[in-house]
Amino acid sequence: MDYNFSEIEPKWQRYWREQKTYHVENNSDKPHYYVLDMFPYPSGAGLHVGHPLGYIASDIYARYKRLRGFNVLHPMGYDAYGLPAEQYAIQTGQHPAITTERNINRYREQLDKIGFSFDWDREVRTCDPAYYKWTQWTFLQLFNHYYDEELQKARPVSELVAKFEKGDDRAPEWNTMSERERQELLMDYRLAYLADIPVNWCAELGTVLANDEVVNGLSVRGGYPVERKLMRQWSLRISAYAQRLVDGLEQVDWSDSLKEIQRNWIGRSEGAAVWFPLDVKANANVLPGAQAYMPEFAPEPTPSFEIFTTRPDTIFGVTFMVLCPEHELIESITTPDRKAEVEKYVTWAKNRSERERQAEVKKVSGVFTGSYAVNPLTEERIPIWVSDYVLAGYGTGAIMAVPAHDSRDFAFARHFNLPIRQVVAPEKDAVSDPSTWSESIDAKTGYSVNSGFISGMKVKDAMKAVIDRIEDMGIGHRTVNFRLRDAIFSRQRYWGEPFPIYYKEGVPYPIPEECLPLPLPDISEYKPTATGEPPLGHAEVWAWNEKERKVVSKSLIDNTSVFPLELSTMPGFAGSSGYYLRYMDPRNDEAYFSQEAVNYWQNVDLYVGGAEHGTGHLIYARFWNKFLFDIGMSAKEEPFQKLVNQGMIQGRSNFVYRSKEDNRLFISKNLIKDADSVTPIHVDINIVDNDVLDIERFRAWRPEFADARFELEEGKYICGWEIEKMSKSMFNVQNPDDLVAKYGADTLRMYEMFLGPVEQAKPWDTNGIEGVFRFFKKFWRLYHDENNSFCVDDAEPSKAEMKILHQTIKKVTEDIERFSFNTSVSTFMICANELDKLKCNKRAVLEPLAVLVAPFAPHIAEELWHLLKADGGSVCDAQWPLFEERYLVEDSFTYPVSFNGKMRFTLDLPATCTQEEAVAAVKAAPEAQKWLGDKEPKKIIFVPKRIINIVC
RNA sequence: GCGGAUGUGGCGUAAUUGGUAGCCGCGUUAGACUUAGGAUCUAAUUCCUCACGGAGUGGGGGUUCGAGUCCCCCCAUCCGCACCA
Repeated sequence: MDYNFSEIEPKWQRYWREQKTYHVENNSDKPHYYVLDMFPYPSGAGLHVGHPLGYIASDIYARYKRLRGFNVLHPMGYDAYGLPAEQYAIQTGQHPAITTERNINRYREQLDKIGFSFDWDREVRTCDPAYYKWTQWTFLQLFNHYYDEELQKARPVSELVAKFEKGDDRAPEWNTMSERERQELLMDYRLAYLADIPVNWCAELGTVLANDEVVNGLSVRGGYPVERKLMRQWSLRISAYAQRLVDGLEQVDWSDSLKEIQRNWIGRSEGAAVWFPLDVKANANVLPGAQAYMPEFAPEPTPSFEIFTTRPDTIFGVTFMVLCPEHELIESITTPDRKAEVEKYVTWAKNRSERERQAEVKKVSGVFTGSYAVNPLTEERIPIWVSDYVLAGYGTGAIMAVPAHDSRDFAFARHFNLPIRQVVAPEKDAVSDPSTWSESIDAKTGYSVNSGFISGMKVKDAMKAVIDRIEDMGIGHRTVNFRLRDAIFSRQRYWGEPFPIYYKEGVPYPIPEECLPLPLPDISEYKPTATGEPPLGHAEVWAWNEKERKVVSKSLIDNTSVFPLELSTMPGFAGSSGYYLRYMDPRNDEAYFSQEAVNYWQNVDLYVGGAEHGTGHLIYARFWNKFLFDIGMSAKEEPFQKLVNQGMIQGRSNFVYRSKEDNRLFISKNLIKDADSVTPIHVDINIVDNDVLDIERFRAWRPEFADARFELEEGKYICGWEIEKMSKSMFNVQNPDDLVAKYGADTLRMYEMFLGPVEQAKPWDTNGIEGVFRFFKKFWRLYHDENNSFCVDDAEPSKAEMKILHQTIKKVTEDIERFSFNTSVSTFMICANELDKLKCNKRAVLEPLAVLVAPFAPHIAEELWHLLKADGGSVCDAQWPLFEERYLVEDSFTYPVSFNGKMRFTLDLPATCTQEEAVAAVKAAPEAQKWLGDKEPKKIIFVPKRIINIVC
């Protein structure tokens, strides 16, 4: 073979390693550019062809930027803590560190074969103590800071304490409080805090999970059921940053869909908080319990409770109130005759699993408390119900129900036969009888009706008028609510970062920063302890000696100088939330990263990764970065300036069809008469080529197929195919190593790009890879003669040759700039085809061409570059060729000539041709007679260098 | 239900500002060279039609000399969220 990739590729990979070609310094006269990939979790299965898609795209961009004179930071590392390694440890007893290390080595081997330009000197691993020292450090900073609502930024807790000492409404009794009471109060402010909160408990995994780790009541990892449970857990007060997380989206260059996913997840909604007084006379006996709900500005103290609504304009349509089953008021307001029923409902509702609740969303359930509230604007008595369609975690866990204009309230009212009153109409007089409605009118448009002083107003104006009124009355105010919850930060697992926290009488205290990292201890068993403690409960040496400032044996715990350490570990997103900053200065032992480094690199210019991280990692990382920004660490408020989501690569499965009558007989796809007469069976895509089954390998594949017989079409067995997820069980996993071995890394890289736009999801189909491979053989031949000897000509290239080169420069440059790599590949193919036709082997064309192709196919480019310039150094440091317009200028243009908008023929005309000349030429053209005849054109459209259109 | 995206040959796709729809590649067909080829090269390949010609970018309407591209309505598929008041 002429183009010998298997010789070229290892050679240059070695050269790059030895020359440290991809090593990057933190200072340079060149402009800086930071290209980052989402680092992988090193799974035992290794890489499949879907993983490198984004890495290849970012590598092309990084290499391109470098060729354009940028100092490019392009690092890679591993998100090495995580559940699979630990699950494997539970099964085998193998330490997760060992399997993780093994998987990392395998990943590295696979990545190296593809020829990425990563600076491996900057590699980070989240499970490395030198790295997680800074994860723990950041946690301590979060613990020691609170969110100052006035300044809208994080400030040290010590400042808050100083305020409390001076006297503050938030802690009027601070100076008389005990240490324990003070610590408990501060927990309400710390950005990392310990609290009894309802968590997502997954019994199978033996741990709690964050909201983004649970989908439809099942864990994302493993798909195990998740229940709600009240537990004392560490959380991050990410909700404090909700507004800034929404606002920041305006400044970044991300896809609209991803921004929208984030906005939905944060779920900002504007509305009003309104206090509804209880009907005291009817409930005189419940007064004490309701005192806590007294409004601050009420004209006279009235027991009340607070609700949140986004539709204050519908307040005249309230016909009942609903409390969530967890609401504290329920106990005190339930009338004796309703007590048994309410208690039964509340118990039932609280014990339902998340999965049950979510599965039965459409089922209406609830119970009347027997008590009433008073509508503050109409002074009507309104019954108070309890139902689990009101959620404890959102707003105040209580709502005013307006069944005419809220579909959930509507369903509830219909089910329990409660009144429905229309207060909004699309037109002022379009009022109808709600009992005839099949659904509520939820739209925030139209006019208020039957609504006292706001009747006749547009919905928008009515909202404002009602809020103004309730603010005047002192019974409520304008407010904003967020759906985003605080992130649960404890995991009852082993393979994660230990918390640098110890406990004195149940009160958490931080380990001094200077003592970090607090290393993860070895344990004998990876399961929870017999008493139900997390796995770290098995660790023998796991207590903190406060005086000696070191970890000591648990047996020494005396709760005077030696204290127990926290047994939970941090979740996966702890280590991945700030890794991009650590790459800037990865070996720094004094700081997370130096100010010098962060001020040089600023933030990530281009981040490439999957859209599945939209509600998890990308929210956490933005929060993490904003916090570090507040405390003066990170240089920019947003971590990732531009973000590109690579589409998921799906698998393309192949099927054979087994006859139901004879289970040794397999029928070729197009011979099947009745689809029901055969059973489709997944077949390994590695024994199928272009949907043709390799019969011998099929027989050898599994014992039960050894004596298989076939009904063939034209001597071949044709398989069926379907697009499915790429997975082992479907036998459709394509391993990149196999393709690198068969075609080389350059072909794999180029083919992955050729598949289609990077952002688009697409099935993996090896059928086209031959075309790319042929291109490289052709490309190689441009630089070589029939005997495969390197052969370029120093002669002046022709005009046509220069035109092809510059067309290619222009197109490829523009394509890379807009991340359209698939079109660049076809441009290279066109270029090679044309130069081949012209038998062009001019140095002045081929040299720039080698540079152009280098970001895509670095190995062949490096080989050709060294053949072209014996002492030219690496092609990575060449100069990107510049496009010159003059090579594209032509004297003539081939005009498409249209009649009534339909293209009929083309006409070569001088580039400088005027409309008159063009029309004359068209009329003179013999083809025109057919379309024009004797008629005179009614109108002529002449667009220079575009088109001639004759209307007749 | 709400939000986002996408619909173009047998297949992956291209057409950047409204200007020759189908570039490039796969596959297929025919041919050349070959002992042979799953190597290489040449040609053809949207559909209907012998042809002339006609139709054609999910469907329907509109704007325009001209629409894959702009506007309105509808359909399908995929993704995200989902009792968030």
